[in-house]
Amino acid sequence: MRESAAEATLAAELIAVMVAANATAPRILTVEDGRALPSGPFASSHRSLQSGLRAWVEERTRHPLGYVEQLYTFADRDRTSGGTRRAISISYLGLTREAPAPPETGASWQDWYRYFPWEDRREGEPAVSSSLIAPALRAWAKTAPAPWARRERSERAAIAFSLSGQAWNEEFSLQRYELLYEAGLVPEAGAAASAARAHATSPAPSLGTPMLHDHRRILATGIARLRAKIKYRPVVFELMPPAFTLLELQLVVEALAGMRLHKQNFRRLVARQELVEETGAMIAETGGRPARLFRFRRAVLRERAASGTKLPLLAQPR
Amino acid sequence: MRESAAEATLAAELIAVMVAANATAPRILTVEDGRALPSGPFASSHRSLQSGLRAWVEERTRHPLGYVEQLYTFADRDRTSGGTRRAISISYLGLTREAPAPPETGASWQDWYRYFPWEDRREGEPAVSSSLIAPALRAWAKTAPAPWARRERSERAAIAFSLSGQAWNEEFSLQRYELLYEAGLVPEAGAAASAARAHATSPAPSLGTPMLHDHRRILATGIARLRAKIKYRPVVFELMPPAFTLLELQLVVEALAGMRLHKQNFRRLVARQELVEETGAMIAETGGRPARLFRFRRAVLRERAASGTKLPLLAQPR
DNA sequence: CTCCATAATGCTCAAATAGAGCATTTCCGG
DNA sequence: CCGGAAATGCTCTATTTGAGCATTATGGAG
Repeated sequence: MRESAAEATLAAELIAVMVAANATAPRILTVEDGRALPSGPFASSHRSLQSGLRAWVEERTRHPLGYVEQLYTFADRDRTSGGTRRAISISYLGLTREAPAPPETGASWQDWYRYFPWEDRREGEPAVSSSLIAPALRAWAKTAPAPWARRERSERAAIAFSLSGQAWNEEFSLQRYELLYEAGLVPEAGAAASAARAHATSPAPSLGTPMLHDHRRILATGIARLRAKIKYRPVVFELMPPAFTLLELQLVVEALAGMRLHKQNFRRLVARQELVEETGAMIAETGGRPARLFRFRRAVLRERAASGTKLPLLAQPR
Repeated sequence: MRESAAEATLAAELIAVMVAANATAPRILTVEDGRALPSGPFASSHRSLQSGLRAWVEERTRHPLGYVEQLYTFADRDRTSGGTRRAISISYLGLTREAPAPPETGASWQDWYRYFPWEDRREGEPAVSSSLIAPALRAWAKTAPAPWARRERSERAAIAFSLSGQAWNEEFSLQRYELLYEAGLVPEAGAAASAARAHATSPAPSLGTPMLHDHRRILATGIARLRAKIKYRPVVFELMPPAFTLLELQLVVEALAGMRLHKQNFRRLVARQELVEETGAMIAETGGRPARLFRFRRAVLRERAASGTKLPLLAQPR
């Protein structure tokens, strides 16, 4: 079954979604004045994909990146806008702490909600969502030619954006972006947009800052992955300073998830899982009662190799 | 930050981990007499990676593949054994039902535990694990030069193979294979093996059937992904016939997980999530009381877009 | 024809978790 | 000394798990 025919020859690039976070917002490393994600060629000198990525990100940001995982590989034909050769992009998600980007590199850290304003629900549903997106998607659903397509569109829109009273699911960031793309509501859609908006009366509203190529889609993929991951792996700590208060930790998680959490229950969760230990120090600049400082208990990375099982296991082999 | 230097040119191949299952064992589609996973070049005629994969798998197996998802992209330099050019392999996980493989294609379905005998714990710990693997890994840990390396090795081995009383985690199939590879206990390790076993007195024991290149590693990746996925997405049903009994469903899940499940609790789980509905028919050839036949409720794919939240959400924005 | 092994199904009970909130404590800035 | 803002401690109830017992149906063996 293996083809011995000549294999296609193409270019491969590595592309990084580097995430940092502070109490206010998650931040991502960008280039080109915030319009692109950092990317570089996959050179043959690299031992592996991941080491290739580490090499050039660290070279450019002079900043060790802690946690790195492969995100997704993209290769749709219409990815490159008029490029000569087909390219494969292998994307990675990396977690670090924000350090000033060396200005000569053209790199800068940006609030990720700048690109996805509808993803931030910490203060409730943002205006852009209720006033622009919801009506635009409903209109888009109506313009489908076939009845089943209309139903399919409105159903997808309802699920992704909780249009019919469903609970908001913060992990659907990719589906939401793809829906806006299909509906021609983001400028990246380009040609597709005109077709999708054929029946629309108004021009495309501005939904967040666009990016070059499909970088915003890749970023949405990274957001979805990270939002899912923080729930079952202690990766948030890669984004935290060595010592932090529980409120600081909660604020970072809230920033990533784009949702508010119940303070006492959040603390109980962290405590029960023994994710942190006290440093012994306190910090007073909290605006209220001084808070204890904690550090991540690195040991859990070894101990709790075990993830949460959901299968009703049988204790004894029957 | 974007490099404008010439990008590396390389070949890309698609490689499939096609999984089916019966009540006894999960099965995977292989070529080359069971020694390789089906793979093919990523041709420029393909619209996207996924459509390229679908195209040639369906062409060869004449079999529609239902669920397909991207697995991982491999590109380590020492992947290809002496190949001329560097290759990138983009692997996919696909779920189907087993259909006789057209013999002219050289394809065949194989029990996946043939390649990973230590992964099947349905009848308790298999002999190969306790009698071969455990002692070999302990010995390997001892041969590390530095004390910290010895501790690191034995700790990793203990977690992956539950050597110190930890609960077995079926999702660690990849880590287990990688450990055996590092320890030179699988023939694929090749050159690395001799170094790792420098101090061993006996030759490498035979641990499962080997595969060409790094295909067994890719298969282990697929197993890990599938074992994790069945816990939070209703993907098992892609492997089931149109109608099935609850025991059949359970046996397939057990085959995939390599572990026994508690029957009543498994049924309760399926019932509570409303994953299935009765067909109305019964089947008598069960060896006991006749069983009801069920079918998958496809509607859940839309309804239950919501996955399980673990974050202690706050109902009202404060 | 009865007994039995094998499953399918129904139910129960206790322990562990998750969801919501109330109550106190402690420090800061008037 | 007082009010505001957080940090912390606890409580209470509703679910969800983990383990098992009990009952019901069939086919086959004696």
